[in-house]
Amino acid sequence: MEALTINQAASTTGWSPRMLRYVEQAGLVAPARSSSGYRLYGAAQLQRLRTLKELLGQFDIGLSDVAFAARMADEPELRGAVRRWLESQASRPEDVEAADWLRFEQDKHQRLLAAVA
Amino acid sequence: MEALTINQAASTTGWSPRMLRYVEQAGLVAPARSSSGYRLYGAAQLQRLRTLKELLGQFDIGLSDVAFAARMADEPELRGAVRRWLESQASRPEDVEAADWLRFEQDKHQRLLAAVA
DNA sequence: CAAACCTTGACACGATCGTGGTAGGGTTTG
DNA sequence: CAAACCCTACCACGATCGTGTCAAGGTTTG
Repeated sequence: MEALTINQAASTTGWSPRMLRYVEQAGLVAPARSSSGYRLYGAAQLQRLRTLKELLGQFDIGLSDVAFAARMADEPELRGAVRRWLESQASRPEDVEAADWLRFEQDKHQRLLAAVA
Repeated sequence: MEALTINQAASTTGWSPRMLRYVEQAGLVAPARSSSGYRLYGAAQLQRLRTLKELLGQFDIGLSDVAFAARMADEPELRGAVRRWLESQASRPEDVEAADWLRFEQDKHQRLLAAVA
């Protein structure tokens, strides 16, 4: 076993089958496929679906928001442009600090070392 | 001089007056106000408006997307939750690297927490 | 093989986004 | 003071988001 079909996944995650397809189309959680095209949700995907639901509810954000964050995550140009715009003379002084978030991955080495340790 | 009214700002930025109010309501570019409530756009705001327009067109994103990025910029909890979700077993290996983007001030953060403890 | 699944594609519908307008009422300025 | 400008508060309208449902057809399984 080890993989659930869409209706089973829906039952255990709280999403509707319809929404699972939508979430996939949004590029957020893509299950494997059986040889005949059936969606097969593994433990990782199920967990991701549950935490996604929690994330959306907890901060009252939408799938499209998370999708945008994901897009920034793998489009450096977009990420950079947005970061630069946000940094550009943020009115409130705290913002100057906060906009620090999108600061790029200069500490990749540290992250790798930490992961090993 | 040094500050334009909404119609003048509209002329020099390409936005409509209506949209300038909307952009303000979205929390993205907030002009100063005269004593009687008139919006007063300074050079900084005008620049920000121009680059914002460029940003939206160049990547085909919406005001709401930038607003969401701004929200992440000053809500550490949200930022952290989103980052954690994106990091959580990203399927493609590149993503593990890319999700590194939100790799921010965790040192600063931890130091603060440590200082409190 | 028939019931119970799965797939994609479409129609639908309320909610929000992006945009324009208009109305009613203050402010600035020639 | 009258024209020209600004304000807020609405109404409208197409586009997209989030969601359900249904149709037509393939797959799995008792």
